[in-house]
Amino acid sequence: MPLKRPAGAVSGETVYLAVALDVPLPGLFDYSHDRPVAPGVRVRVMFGRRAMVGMVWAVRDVPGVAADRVRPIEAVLDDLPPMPADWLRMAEFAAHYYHRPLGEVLLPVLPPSLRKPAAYTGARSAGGPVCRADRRPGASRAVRKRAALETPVDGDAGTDAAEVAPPTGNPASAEDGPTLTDAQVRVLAGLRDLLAAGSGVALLHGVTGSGKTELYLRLAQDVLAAGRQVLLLVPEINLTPQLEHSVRARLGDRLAVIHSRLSEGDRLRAWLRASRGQADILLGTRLALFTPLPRLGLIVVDEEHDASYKQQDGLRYSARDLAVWRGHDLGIPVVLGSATPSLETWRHAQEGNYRLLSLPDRAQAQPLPEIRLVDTRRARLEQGFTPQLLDALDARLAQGGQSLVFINRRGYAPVLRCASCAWVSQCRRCTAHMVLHRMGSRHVLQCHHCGDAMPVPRACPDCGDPDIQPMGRGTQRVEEFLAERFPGARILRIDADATRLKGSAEALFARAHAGEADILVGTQMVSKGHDFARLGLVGVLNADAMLFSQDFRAPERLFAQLMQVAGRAGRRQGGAQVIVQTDYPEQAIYQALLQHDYVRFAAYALEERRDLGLPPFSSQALLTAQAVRVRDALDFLEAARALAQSLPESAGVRIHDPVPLRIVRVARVERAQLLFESDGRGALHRLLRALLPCLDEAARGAVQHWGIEIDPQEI
DNA sequence: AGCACGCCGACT
DNA sequence: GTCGGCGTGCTC
Repeated sequence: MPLKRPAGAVSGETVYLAVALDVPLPGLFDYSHDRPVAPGVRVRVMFGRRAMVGMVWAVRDVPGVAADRVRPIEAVLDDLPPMPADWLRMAEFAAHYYHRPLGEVLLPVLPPSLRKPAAYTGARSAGGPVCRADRRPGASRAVRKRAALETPVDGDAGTDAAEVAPPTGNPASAEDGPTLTDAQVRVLAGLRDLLAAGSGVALLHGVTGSGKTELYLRLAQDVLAAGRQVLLLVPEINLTPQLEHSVRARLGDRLAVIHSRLSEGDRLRAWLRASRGQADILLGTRLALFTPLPRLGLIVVDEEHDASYKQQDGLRYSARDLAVWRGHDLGIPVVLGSATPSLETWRHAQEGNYRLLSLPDRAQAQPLPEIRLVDTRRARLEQGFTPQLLDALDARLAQGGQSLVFINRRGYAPVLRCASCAWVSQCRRCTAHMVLHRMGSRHVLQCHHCGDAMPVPRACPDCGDPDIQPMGRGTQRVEEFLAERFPGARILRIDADATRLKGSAEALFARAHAGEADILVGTQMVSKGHDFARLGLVGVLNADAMLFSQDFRAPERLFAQLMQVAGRAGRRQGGAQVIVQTDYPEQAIYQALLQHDYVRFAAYALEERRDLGLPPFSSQALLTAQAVRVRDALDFLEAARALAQSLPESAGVRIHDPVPLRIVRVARVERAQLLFESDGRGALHRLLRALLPCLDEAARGAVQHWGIEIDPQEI
């Protein structure tokens, strides 16, 4: 559709627009146009044979390539004002820091309807909606229903004048909410100092139940009262219903929520309300960080240690690290909250780069649960349960309390094995076992890595022996055993399988909260965010599985996970108990857990990291390669290593040996990696800057794919 | 990453 | 005789 140019616009002079496109090619692409277009404006261009949405990055007088290769812009998408300068700066930083082309940052972080060529309505210049999804309330039943709950979208949304709507009405008074404890009052004063100072990072360290959320809300009220916006990041979406409810109740309706499971239309509407300044609070997962917020005054990153802040595909960014960058860039405060901060963050606090604010106790004076380590080497186990844990479950049942059995392994049994030969349920496409799952009354084998599934063989495929046995146990087998062992008890399993259907997670959690279960069986998804009123006992099975992982971060993750799951117990009443079954009770990590002592754990873990020169005492980058045969991936990495060592920039960078991944083959693709490490950030990035452009050449041939991951979280 | 073009096997 | 396999090459 041809665009009407505003009357009086200068035209006729050919200019060249450097456009960022979401393609894995370095650099920008020049297109011609008859007048300059501001950076941050979306355009539709032909790229090869396809139409794409790109974003103007710069205007040039002369094209960077031969003039006969330059094509004209198809259309300037004028449905939105240019992306703001601070947003462009953050994207530029992310592209540079993570060594990816600009277009791979600028476009994927937009709501999907803003990056599809077909979604542009072309109607804004006539005062119409942005895209098809940007309709007024009343346009659809869903929107009408929502309109009853939310502030309606401003009728003038299409005009620039309304882009940065000032706040209307008064946010709830800062005196609302429960009375604060002395510790909360002290910490709130510290947070307000930070706010008054204008910028800086605070680490809010407080155990589960110590009232961090209440302090976020108080601080947000201050920021809102000053006419600024608040960005509140949370790790995962099953946390947000509860938090969304309390934020809405305390801070009012000018709230927008953004996460990846929203429909396209809802996500666009939330994004538009936040970026137009019509929402004062944006609550969301990592991708919400990339929402333009014209009056942003505070960023809060809740559970800052959580691994889901790191994107694991595409641009592998850390939303927590970028949040700190954005806060610094804007000169606004950032609050990181956690009961078990990442060691990176903890070190910043120790060094005084971040202000450390601690809430040592639970807010409502319940004591922390008593933690017991039960030595499984000396116990007679019944289906993986020690007598001590079974007795404790019995006792809780007798009192009418709720218990949680935590086992971080879903399915019925992790592997099936033949009793008379060496056959095991190996996946055809991966170097991993297929996991036995119960589906209703039947069982199936399922690969957790590639998703392949097959029926359970009636007899061993190799030797024909019908005696094939499930080995080990997952949540389903535990659930089955508990149902036999405690016939009167109501048992509820909560894991990724039980919550697969949309909305079923909410339903299951609602039943657990309503006390409709005596024993919950769950994976880590129950350990986050939920506050079960009657939960008095937590039993942890199979914690040791994480203890001896190759990954140097495994102890940190295990400790955080155990602290988190232990924190589920006794949030509303005392006398709670946690039983951790382990073969290694003497391990330092368990000893620190006994005391609920994060500080001790962190001191010990940091000392070890310092001795070994590991993060946060060094910076890392991981070069990954995929090929049909792992040999080819390793050869490529070896070539990359030789190339790197030949560069002068390799000075001060430790380059490890290329190694196959622990699970070398997934879906018939074999993977290997090469670790780069240096004491300072600068040297590492300088080497990568010189090395990466040469690697496409080295990868020609058998390597299917290669990539670089900065600050890898799993090695 | 797409999406072409480009040369060799089993099908209407 | 073509439909189609995915090898390699290009995209401002």
